Amino acid sequence: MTTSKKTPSPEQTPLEEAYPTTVTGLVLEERLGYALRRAQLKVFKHFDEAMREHDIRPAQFSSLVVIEGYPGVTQSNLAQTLSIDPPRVVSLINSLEERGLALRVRCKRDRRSHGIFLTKTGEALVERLKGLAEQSDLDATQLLSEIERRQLLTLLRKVYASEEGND
Amino acid sequence: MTTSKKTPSPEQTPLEEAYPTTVTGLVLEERLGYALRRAQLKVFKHFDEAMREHDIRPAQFSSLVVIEGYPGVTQSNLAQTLSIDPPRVVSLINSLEERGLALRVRCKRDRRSHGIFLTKTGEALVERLKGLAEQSDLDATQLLSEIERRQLLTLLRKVYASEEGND
DNA sequence: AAAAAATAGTTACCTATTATAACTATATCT
DNA sequence: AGATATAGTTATAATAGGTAACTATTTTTT
Repeated sequence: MTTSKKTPSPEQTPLEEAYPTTVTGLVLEERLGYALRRAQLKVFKHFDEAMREHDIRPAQFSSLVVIEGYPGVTQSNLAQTLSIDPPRVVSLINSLEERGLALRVRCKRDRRSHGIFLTKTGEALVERLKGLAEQSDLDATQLLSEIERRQLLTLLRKVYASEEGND
Repeated sequence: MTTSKKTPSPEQTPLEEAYPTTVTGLVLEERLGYALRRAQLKVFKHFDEAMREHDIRPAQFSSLVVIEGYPGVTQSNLAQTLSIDPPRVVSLINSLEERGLALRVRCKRDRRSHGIFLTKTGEALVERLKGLAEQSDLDATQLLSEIERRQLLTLLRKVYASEEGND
């Protein structure tokens, strides 16, 4: 507080002996956010690989699955459910519609909103994709026992369950 | 296979009764990648909030912590350790250097590489940030007991431990 | 020792993701 | 009817992240 302005610690040893090329995270490994990000990176990489053949992105997959479970779901429903904002839903559904996987049906009762439905092609594809996704999860978590995998899932859900600050 | 070309399922009920504004993910909730993403979103949101005052991004925090643990670490070390690519490290260290938190010291033995060190300001800040990050993790996982939090961390590490495909 | 190959860091560029603001059309409220 | 709210859309911008090509150095090969 009293001495220097930028305090550049000039007496540092300029790297006499080098560290091994990969060092461990130390304190970092204790950080939940870091662990989550790393784990997600890995799981998503496997997912991408599994979906590459069908050129499906994670958000597209999620949308397809929700639409399958709730035929006629509206775009605002989707936005809420997936915690993404409306403009994102637009381009998402556009991409699905262009590929003939889903379609918008203007709602009779409230002509502002669109119900979204899967086409037959979409239905067939999502069935296939769910299998691939399942397998991709298993691949990505080889080191986990079935019990651990379930534990992990339960804990993760518990983390994001309370979306208090999800404004 | 025999009838239509795009199969737009025209006989669908155009959303007679609407779904509640937020529907549950169903199958989606069973997907590890989805749960990971949602949990990460929440944890990162808390982190952002905690760091806002200091205007520190997750990657900057991670870098600071690693540099603190390994003074004189090189940029390639960092890239390896954090699984990010070299150009990203450049801008990361630039931002830290511009703010007087870290500095590059050209290595005497191999003048191609830079050892990275924290300034006194950087050291002071990272100490403060670690406390904030710790608290932010706790806030983000209120619903978890201390045991569950440790379990979660262990499981996550186990997931990303084997970075076979991290080419 | 000179030439070739490899390495650390940098720069320039390009793409995908995600957020923000403003607009339209319908619907609801008073 | 007029004001207000809502569903969806468009346009736009900020950002993360990733690739390719370049410079400076070091190491390897001959």
